[in-house]
Amino acid sequence: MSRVKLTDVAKLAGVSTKTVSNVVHNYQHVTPQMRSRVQEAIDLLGYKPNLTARRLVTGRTGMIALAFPETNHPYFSMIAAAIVNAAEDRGYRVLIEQTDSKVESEQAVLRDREAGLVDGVIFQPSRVTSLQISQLQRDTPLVLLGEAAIPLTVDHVMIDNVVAAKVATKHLIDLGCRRIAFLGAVDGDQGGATVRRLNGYQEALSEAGIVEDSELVLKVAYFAPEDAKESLVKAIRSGTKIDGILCRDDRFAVGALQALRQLGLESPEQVKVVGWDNSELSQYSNPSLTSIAPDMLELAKTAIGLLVDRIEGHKGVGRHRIVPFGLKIRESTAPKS
Amino acid sequence: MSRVKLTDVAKLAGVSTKTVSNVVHNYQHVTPQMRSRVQEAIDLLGYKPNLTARRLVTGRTGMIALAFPETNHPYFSMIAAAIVNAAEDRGYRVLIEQTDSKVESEQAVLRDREAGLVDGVIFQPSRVTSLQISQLQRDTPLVLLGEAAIPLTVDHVMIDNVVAAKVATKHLIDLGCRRIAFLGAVDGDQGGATVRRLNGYQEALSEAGIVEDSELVLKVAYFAPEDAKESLVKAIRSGTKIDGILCRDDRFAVGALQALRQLGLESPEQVKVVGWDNSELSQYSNPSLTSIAPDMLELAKTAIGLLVDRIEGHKGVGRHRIVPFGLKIRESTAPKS
DNA sequence: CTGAAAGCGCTAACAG
DNA sequence: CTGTTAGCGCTTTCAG
Repeated sequence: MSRVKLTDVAKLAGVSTKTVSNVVHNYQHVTPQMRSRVQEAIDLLGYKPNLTARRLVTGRTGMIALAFPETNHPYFSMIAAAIVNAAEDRGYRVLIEQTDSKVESEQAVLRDREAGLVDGVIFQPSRVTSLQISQLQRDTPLVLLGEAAIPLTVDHVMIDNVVAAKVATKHLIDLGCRRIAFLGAVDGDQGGATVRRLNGYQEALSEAGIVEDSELVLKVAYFAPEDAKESLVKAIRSGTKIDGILCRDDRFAVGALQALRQLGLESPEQVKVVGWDNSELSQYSNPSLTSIAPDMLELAKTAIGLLVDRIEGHKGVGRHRIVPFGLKIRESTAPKS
Repeated sequence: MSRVKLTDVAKLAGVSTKTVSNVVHNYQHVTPQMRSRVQEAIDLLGYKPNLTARRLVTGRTGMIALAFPETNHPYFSMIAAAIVNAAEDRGYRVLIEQTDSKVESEQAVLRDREAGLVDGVIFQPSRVTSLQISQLQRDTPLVLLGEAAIPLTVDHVMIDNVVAAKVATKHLIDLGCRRIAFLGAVDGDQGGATVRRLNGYQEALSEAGIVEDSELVLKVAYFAPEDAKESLVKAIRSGTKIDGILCRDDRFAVGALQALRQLGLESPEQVKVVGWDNSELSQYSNPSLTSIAPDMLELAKTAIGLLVDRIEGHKGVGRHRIVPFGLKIRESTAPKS
């Protein structure tokens, strides 16, 4: 906490606080000699403005909160990095909030836990429903990420999961796969992401004239690679034939790779695998993983853009933005070189 | 920004602001009927205290900044998660600051860029030197992480890198390795971490009576897996025999694994590999990686503890804390099961 | 146990 | 172009 304040500088320079404020804020209409005199006093005293006081009067904090399930997750740490950068470009700083996917924490984010702390919130829900979100009235601007809940009334940014899943599935089909598994549906995950990806998967199959087999839609106990691995091992052991796998995310894909290894199956030769998120995990696994790659930069820029609009007073209905994605092809669907 | 303020509540409840403040803060000496009357008004109006105003008068923000090179890095995202949790336990929230390992950004963190914004700063330097840190006088409490710079005057938390490197190296020696490489020394990295790890590696070798071979200390261009891979490939191609590798971090270890694969060498059979950080990368690689596992919980708890001490007024010389680590043994140094 | 009043440090009308 | 002054919303002595 800086001890020296605006009035101290004003006193030393023999001017009013307004003048000091003017030079601190780089206002144009200040005579050069005045400016340099004041600047001298500032440097001499080592004056630093008290941000809190400034905020109280301006009403702006210059901070936004980023709330998501967990920091230590390949996808979310990618998001965090991108958002922090995008926010910086717009002159904002980022407060990180972990919800641990707990309903109470998510609701705390939604109701204005941050009131007066941040100018706006970017939130990737996981448990809370669209209804709950739209019912809670809040005065801090909010932008939603992901596909778990998409209330029409709130600004929202995501990639088109159905299309992405179709692209990924089609990639497997084009490579000759005919027994493509979806890994996987998580118990109690009513979030929209998995469902959308599953839909895309099914659409791609049906468009290719491949008949669906419900055995190929694997259930997974929870979001850990171990669970995915277990599920896949069980399926294959029980006789389900699989030559391609579309995974819900890279963690599941890594679990799939482990399962294949344990079963003595080669990837990509015997089973081709596609992950999702294009996280470090997919880049550095063995084999490296083909993965759906959301355009994180665009995602972050768009989200921050929408939020800043709102902060600056934009009113109106929820805006919904789709950002592009790519399919990053790696060893798990390509012959080894 | 909440529109309704303390005075509104006071007016509605027909009491003074002090009384409202008392119930908001759960002070003991308030008659139950008073309390419930005020609470009613609060609920009715949907009053939420303005944090900024509170701060201005208390001088405390309830926030700490966590500054480190990059959010999207397996080790730092682990740290972030741990710190966020530890901070929460002590009633603080965390502002994330990315320095991108740039000297200017690091210096900005050091001089009180955050003055009045946060109560304290936890900082993992990478470029800035001990001297620079101790020279800059600052009034916001600071706790340093890592081994890059360790000025005696500042609180500091780390694991004992020399000992950890010795343990890891000894593990390889015990497994029968005699040609153990260190991967690697990064150009222009005057940070202490690598040097300390290298020292521990050398000590372990010498204690085991293994004569050092400078060819085995590999240079790496930068901190990416690709660079580590390239370095290792080159070394082995040029005829250097290697049967074990101690890697500076998990990213390098992943690069090592890629190199071995490219060269047709099996791990752990032909070359055993030890990583560092125990990040997700080591857990899910193939083979999974034995890795030095710093006790992140303890690290975070200790750092937050020291910082909170300072915030609460602790004066005195820099305190230096060593937190424990383990060696998590995985496939890369164990026979496959 | 509760009320009145004095600021926290800064900004921004409004005058001059 | 610069000075005066009234708050931003809250906490907190100090009386009552």
